[in-house]
Amino acid sequence: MRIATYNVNGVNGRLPVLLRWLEETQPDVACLQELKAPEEKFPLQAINDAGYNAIWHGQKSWNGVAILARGMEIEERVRVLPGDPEDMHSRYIEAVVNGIIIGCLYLPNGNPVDTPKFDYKLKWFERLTNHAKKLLKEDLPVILTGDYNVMPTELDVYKPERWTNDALFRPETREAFHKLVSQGWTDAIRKLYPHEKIYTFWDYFRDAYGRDAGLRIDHFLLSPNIADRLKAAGVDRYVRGWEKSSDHGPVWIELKDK
DNA sequence: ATGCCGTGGAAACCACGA
Repeated sequence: MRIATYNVNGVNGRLPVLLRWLEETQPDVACLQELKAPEEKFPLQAINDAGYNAIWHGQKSWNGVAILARGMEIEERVRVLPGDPEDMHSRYIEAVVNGIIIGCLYLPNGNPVDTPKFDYKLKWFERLTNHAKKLLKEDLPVILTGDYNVMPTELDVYKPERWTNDALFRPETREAFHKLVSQGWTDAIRKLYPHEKIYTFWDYFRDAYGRDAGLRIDHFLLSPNIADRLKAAGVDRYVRGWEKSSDHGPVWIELKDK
């Protein structure tokens, strides 16, 4: 079973790229972030025609998350991260697919630091951590995946010294990620490739993709009761080189059948 | 390197992203 995550940076503007990627790689489940489309502008027909069911939580202009599944039912659990009724951003959606709880998330960017945006990021991280702790008590296995907007270690940044004061790399942010993972989650890419430079994002500027000036910010966290089913993981980085690509590349894991 | 590009939405510029 292949599960993928892809920050599409605009689901409608990205539709040809998204459909080509789905067709070529055939993930069983695909979690999408940054739909940048209101609820009613989600391209459901095109996605259905590609063979996928979908649930999504859209929002005008920004954010937006979706879970797609090929030939499988998607049983929605929640579409808002618990813990703050005031938070109107569509950044989290969770469902059961094929006996696995899948949480699809788009963690706030948080820049610039020393503004409410950074506080919002850390608070959101705390809410995610609280929710994750509850999920670990479920009988079903859990996968928390998406755009975490954090480079966990220096290995995950092309030039760490340039990012020390960035919201994606600040000590508070990395500590928050570490605290979450320490509950017992497995960072799938790092489990299989502990020492390799692997990126999931390349800026549109300055030919970042051509120079491989990237970041690893899209992650898969696996609960202990599914971690031993991890067979393979990787980044479809060639997709980043396509015309009209997102600035993120799709990330995927392959699970053994039970 | 403090947004150089890209997206969406509103209004021919702005917010936001990482």
